[in-house]
Amino acid sequence: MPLRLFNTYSRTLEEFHPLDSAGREVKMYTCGPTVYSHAHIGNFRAYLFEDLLQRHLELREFKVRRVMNITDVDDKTIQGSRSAGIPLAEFTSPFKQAFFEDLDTLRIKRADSFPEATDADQIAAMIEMIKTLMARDLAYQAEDKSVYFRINKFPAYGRLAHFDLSELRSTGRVKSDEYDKEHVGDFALWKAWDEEDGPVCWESPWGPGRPGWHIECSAMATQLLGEQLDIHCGGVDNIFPHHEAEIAQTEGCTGKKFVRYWMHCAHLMVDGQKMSKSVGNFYTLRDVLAKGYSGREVRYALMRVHYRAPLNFTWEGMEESRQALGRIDDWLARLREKANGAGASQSTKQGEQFEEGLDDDLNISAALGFLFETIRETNRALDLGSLDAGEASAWLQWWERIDRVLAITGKESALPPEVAVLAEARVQARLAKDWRKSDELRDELAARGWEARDTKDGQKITRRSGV
RNA sequence: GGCGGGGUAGCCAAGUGGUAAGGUCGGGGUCUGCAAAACCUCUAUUCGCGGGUUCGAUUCCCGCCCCCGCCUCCA
Repeated sequence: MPLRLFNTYSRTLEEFHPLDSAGREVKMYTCGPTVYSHAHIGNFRAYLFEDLLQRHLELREFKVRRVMNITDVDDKTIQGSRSAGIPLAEFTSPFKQAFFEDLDTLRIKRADSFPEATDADQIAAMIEMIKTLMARDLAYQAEDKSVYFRINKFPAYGRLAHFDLSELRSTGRVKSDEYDKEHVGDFALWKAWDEEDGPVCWESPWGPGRPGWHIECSAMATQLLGEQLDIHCGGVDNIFPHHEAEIAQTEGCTGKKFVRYWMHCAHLMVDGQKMSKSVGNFYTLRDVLAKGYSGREVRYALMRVHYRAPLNFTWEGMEESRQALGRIDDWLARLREKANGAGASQSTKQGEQFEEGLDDDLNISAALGFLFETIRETNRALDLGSLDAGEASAWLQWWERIDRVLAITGKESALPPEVAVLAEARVQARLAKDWRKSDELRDELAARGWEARDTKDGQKITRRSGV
């Protein structure tokens, strides 16, 4: 079964074939965070979707080269540094660091590079692109000294979003500078310096200022990945104007098709509304961790719903995820015990349905459905004693393969000494048939996050709801 | 108004022109000193509403309703 992905540009499912079919290299660009505060879990939903995509492509033996930008200069970062009374770089630095920590917590693979908007090389690349656009009459400098893209000169503008330019109307959410522009839809390539920018500015052929947000991605993508990308991702809210602008700028410079597959992820919702900083209805990863959930639990919770469907974030959903992961943990523990180091006795071809689910535009629900069916069936066989060590080993091998995509295996943590003491005391209490003491010790263990189970092979101690 | 996404059991969520995966919660059972885990079992005569096509539609077509998003901050 071929790998099929939904392309926003065509609004259809398309078979995926990278430009470099022989080398199997996939060039992937993903819009990253603006580091003016901590990213919220809605942002991470998008990054998790991209991680799932990258990991699945890699499972299918593609070599992914991925770039994610870090926007460290814009209105909000400047405003933040001003109100904090510190230089821009000093203001954004802790948020950059926190972002990378959060990626690790969520087990999101690092991109090959994370270019920053304020890199001198990147600024230079942006200025070069703007020069080209000016030379081609696709851009102009307005009376306010800023440079704008002239969308009327780019007929394809609006094609990605399926917008009719004459229908564009201002929502009034952004400071209106319409009087300086030829068309309301013209967007800034270079923002002329003004007082509010303080010391933040770069020299350019059009005077001091800073780059517009959209040009940043065009410059970084083409510089680091080339003029044509295989996949470009982001949240649906990036479709317009951001990605539309990227197409216009990049293709305006190169004359080549910029992106072959556009992929967008639906929003994370809270109480039926889009999670967003401006509404204030957001949770950062740290907020969720503070409630006692682990990174992999958040990972699972945000990943288990198809990326194109809106996902409502609830604590109930977090609890469901915790339970589901516990089920997987226990299953793996049983398999490991059964396999006991034996070699795999059968091919893992039996598990192909999982990967085929993902081939279908990352249908994670179908894939997980198959996983849980497999868990039930193998558990039943273990109960009946009809699953041998070699088979258990084969299923473990299968798990290792699919977990390259899921990345949700729990870490096996060693028993802390005081827990081991309690556990041993409980074993003794049970030998003495002192049920009362045994139950007390079970409660004590539970209070420390460890669960005691009595099986026919004796007491088992398991970490509950952990990392 | 334009352009999209979604509406399937308490909650989350797959799916197919032929009669509804899976997760979670809850009830019952096996096991257990009691539990836990695991397994078994029950929980949508029904897939937003109304038409149409069809032997048959949740799935195709038409119309409508509701929710969410985008229409120059936004993942």
